[in-house]
Amino acid sequence: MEELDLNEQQRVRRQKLGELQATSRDPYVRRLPWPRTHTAADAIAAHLDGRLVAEEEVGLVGRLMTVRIMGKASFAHIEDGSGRIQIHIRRDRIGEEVYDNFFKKMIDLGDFLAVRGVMFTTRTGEPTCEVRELALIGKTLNPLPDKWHGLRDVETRYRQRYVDLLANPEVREIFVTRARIVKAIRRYLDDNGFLEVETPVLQPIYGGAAARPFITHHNQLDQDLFLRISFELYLKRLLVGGYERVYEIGRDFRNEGISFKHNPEFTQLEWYEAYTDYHGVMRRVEELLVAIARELGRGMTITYNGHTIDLTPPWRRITMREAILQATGIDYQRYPDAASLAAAMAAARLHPEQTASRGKLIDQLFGDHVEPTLIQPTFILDYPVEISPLAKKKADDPTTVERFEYFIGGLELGNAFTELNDPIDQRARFVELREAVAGADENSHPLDEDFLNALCYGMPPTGGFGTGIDRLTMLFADKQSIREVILFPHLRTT
RNA sequence: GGGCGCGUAGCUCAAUAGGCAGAGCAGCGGCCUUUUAAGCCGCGGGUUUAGGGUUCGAUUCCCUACGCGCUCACCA
Repeated sequence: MEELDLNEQQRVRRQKLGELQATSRDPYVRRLPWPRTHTAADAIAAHLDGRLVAEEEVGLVGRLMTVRIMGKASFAHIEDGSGRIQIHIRRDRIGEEVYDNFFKKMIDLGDFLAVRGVMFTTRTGEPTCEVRELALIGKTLNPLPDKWHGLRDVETRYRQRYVDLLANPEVREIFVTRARIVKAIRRYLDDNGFLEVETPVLQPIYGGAAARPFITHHNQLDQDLFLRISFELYLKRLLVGGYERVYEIGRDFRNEGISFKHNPEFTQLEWYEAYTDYHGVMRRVEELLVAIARELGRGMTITYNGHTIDLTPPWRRITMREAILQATGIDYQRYPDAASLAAAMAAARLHPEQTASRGKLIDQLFGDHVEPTLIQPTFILDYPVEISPLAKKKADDPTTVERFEYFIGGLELGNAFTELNDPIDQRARFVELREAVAGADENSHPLDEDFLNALCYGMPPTGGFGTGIDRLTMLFADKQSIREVILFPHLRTT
């Protein structure tokens, strides 16, 4: 079966495996043959600090990554979770039989080894373990990628991320960065009185965003369920319930196109804070990004996509109206409907999309002419009401809501509102939205009556916020594709 | 879904106006006791993504399929 597809190198390794088993050496041991006293990094540090007494043995484990056999002695590097350490293997130390017939013949790059020996420093100054005893603790049957170039093929890197990770240390580093970002977020919110909660991933009605959902089914209940596209409507229920500050970090699922900044499932942070508005949220967002930068030890300056970005608060705040006016000379407030705005855009040779609504046209102006210029951290304030059904209207302008999105490095990172807590207005907005979607089947997306009922019990004045953890990781890891910051990004099955 | 590009040895990459498919690493055999992309000598390894077409001859040109990348569209 599978054996027929093996290449030469795989066959050689399997033959070695068989020979090891034939000589009753277990290639997949149950226990280490001697204790692991140090990680690679600890052994090097202990040696450099003089913490090891003379002839003190260290026990190390790791994957064999390089070998340089020079006759009767060899140098190699083994790698564990802490890094690499060089080992020196002398035939007169470990014995001719072991050196010639085991180490040289049976051990391959990629195998897991246990060694014990004494630390010394080589002529070139590298801390190295002089091996007194060597054992194979895990055999590897596939050859590793090129030791110098690593694994480059993008498709293989994503499909077989385990190979990418073992061959490319800088890829491992991305996911350390990602974990530290999440840790910094939790610490910031926990320290500021936010309660971490978990709300349903499987929802009978989806809402809180515009995306199309994934649909699944509960067999016993014989009920279709949606994978959530947002946490918003559930978290707001919790404010009705009396929690003042809540947050959730979790997975959202959106059945939309895949791109360098979209994966069908992605990790979202949302928080809701009672008794504040979107200005209060802005200050927190600034503080949060500073906290993340501190956790990563970066200072306030980061590099993204060749740009130097200064995270020092306060960030630029500009309304969408003003930003578009500056970029295009068009003040969309002067054009109260889609037709007049489209005419103004056409007059300015800005190619309006013919069938677009006014909100869409504004979005087009913004996306084409403003968004790409938002390199330094910027809050864009005050969005058209028709594309913001969950945000409170401006007191003096019912066509505009108190909403911001924030942008860094040209990336749209997150979204916030002064939350709409007027249940009558909320119902009206949901209805308007549904009517605006031409040809929509009402039954396919009924109003979330329970959410509206919750608002009728009273939600305090609230500022809410959502941001993509994946995109934040792209920013701080300086990666231009979301697939680089998701361990197992979605690909077509082959 | 549309457009453009890419797919060669285990890995990283070459190659041909259409004319025997190559290198480095890795593997195998040999030499080598302070190397670190170790070095030296020798050897093996390919359905050139898959299927079809044109041709005396296709990795190369054409068509189809599959996958990936970029991009557009979609994405309150």
